[in-house]
Amino acid sequence: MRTAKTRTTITDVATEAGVHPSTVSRVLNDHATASAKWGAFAPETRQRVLAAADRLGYRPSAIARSLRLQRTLTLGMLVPDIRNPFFSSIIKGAEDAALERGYNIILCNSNDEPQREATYLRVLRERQVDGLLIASSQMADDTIAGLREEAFPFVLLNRATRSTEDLAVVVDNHAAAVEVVGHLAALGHRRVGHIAGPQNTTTGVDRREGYRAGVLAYGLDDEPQLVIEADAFSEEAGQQALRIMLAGPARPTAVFAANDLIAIGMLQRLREIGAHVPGDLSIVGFNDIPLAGLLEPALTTVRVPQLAMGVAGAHLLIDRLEGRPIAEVRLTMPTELVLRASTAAPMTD
Amino acid sequence: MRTAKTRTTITDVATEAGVHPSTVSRVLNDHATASAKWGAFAPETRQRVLAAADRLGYRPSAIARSLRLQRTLTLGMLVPDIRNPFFSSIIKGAEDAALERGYNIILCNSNDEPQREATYLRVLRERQVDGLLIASSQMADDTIAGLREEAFPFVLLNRATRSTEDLAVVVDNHAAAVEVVGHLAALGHRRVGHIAGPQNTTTGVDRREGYRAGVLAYGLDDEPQLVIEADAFSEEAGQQALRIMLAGPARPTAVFAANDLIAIGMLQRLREIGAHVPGDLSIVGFNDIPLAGLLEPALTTVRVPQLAMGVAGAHLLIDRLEGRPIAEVRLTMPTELVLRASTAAPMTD
DNA sequence: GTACCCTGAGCAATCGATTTCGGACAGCGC
DNA sequence: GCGCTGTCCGAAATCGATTGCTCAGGGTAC
Repeated sequence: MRTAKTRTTITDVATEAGVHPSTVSRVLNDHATASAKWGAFAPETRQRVLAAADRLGYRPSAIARSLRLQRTLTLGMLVPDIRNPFFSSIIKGAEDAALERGYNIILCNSNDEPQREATYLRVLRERQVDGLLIASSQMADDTIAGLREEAFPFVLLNRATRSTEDLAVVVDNHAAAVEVVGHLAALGHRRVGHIAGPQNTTTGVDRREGYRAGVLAYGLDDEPQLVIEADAFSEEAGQQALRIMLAGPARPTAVFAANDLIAIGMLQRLREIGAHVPGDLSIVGFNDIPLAGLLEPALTTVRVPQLAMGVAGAHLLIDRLEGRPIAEVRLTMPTELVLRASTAAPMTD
Repeated sequence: MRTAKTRTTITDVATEAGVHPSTVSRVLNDHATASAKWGAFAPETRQRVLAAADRLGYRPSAIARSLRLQRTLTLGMLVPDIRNPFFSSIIKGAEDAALERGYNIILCNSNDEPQREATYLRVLRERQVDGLLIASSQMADDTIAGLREEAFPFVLLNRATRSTEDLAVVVDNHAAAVEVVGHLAALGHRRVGHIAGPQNTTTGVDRREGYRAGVLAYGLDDEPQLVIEADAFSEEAGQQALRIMLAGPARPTAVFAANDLIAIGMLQRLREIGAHVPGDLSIVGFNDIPLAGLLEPALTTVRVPQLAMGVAGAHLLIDRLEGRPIAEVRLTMPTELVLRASTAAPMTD
């Protein structure tokens, strides 16, 4: 019967309890009386309302509340590729933190297509999400500038912009890349290559610049052909880039890949052509995605605290939304070079 | 100035165009006039409204619309673990299909915790998502029965219930498991073990039963100790289960793992103890997650069309929501045994 | 020339919850 | 007994869009 057509509303509860809807709202939200500073409700009324709500199985409508309060307790999250384990982990971290603070996440997979990103941005704003978590590395800077100008709350994950007022959670890509090169140099490598990430991403650029700084700092061979730019942060792009590098005159004894997926693509390609890692070529990745240690050989890589980045990003955004003080606008998470089996001293020929 | 405090509403547009809000609504939704069956609007009015909307940068409020229409164009998606690449792929497929049809997805990671599942279920219904995509294999059957009784639309992904009226997208786990055992039998194995998935999941049960059916069908050794139940569909659980199996008297020459993560955990463990795959032990997984072919050795496994399952699930649910005819209540997707390097004939000792 | 029809568009109710304002009534002091 | 303070709760506006009903006016048919 009550399972009829329409949901049970606050008015139904009010009728059932014999009070006014506004009273129900106040009781359920544990509000003080309007006039009193902090007067509790008449216990008897309170009980009646609670009992009625319970009896009717009342569930408030988040939509109606959102309309009235002009906030949805929803965050939009833009990622380039949910299948990349790196982003899966960030999402999980963000989702955990959001749930804990009462927010939900609408997931948006942009596939790095600007068109699709634009669509999502429009949809998310029509839905009035309270804020945005942006892990999409390719998103144009002026799109972000647009958000900033409108004062639409957002946090950047694993990327940053020139603007130092933007909230962001990042790692020091430059320093980590230098450290990678230092490790390879210490092993005795002098010809260290780099499969760079797309140079329209900040991570791609920062890591390449870090690589270059390392090469100069350690006095390694510094030749343009030692750097190849991959089309994407993916296995296929890694395979393809390595193919190009090996076809050229570079002849590196070690290669620093801009991320783990690129490194995995390289491993794959090297296996195909019968080359041995690290014997013929040492390989270093970036991110330390969950399976990096399970590969053969286990991948030496830079560990990025993925879950923690997601958690920190969500908290940062929600702090902003709720007007809490924000200690640091740009959070830099620590990285750590994880030495595994894909790097070794170069063979002396 | 118009960037003021409140968003621009349909009333603003109406004022700007010198018409009534209802007219704006009708024009923007391309509605026919109320009385006419299909009369177009006065072109001039139409233009005025469109121009005004454009000039003001009007964006409709999805919330207000949802409240009025009692539909949110939002789907809730429950997955046990977004970091499992299997689910990442399903999510991506679902998300793609949903976007295409105008829906968004609220992602919910249950971690297989019933508590958390319950919380999500409550929140999602308060938010009045139009329907649910449930890929959470552990969700209790009576929770699902509850949804069914309330006629809350949902689709099960990669699991099913006894009820044949529930919408579901599945694979034939039983048949695939038989095929796996057949493959191993054909290679000459007679002692084939099984690391079963949790037996409170339908996939775990179906695969175990299929394994048993295969063992009987091919006349292989049929001993209880050849089957160990893993605590979860995870690497850790796989490691742990294998440890138990190897400590016992089972001595299999091949093991069928209930999914790829379990198989990966086994590979990891075997590497630790210096055993060779497939020389010492052949291993077969299930799902064919993206990295399965990149492991060393590349994993023989059952390919489940993950993206396609997500896509099909979303379409099925939306068809239901929009009242379209549904051809098959339970969609069974095809599987394929992918032979790679982790299986070979047993060594003759 | 009148009655009727049809088209284009306004009016107002509605979706469900929140919140400001203010009213009713009880208790207390003088 | 009157007025004052204070407690508890009701009335009504509001958030923004949709839609059934209604109405005005022009055209048409007889």
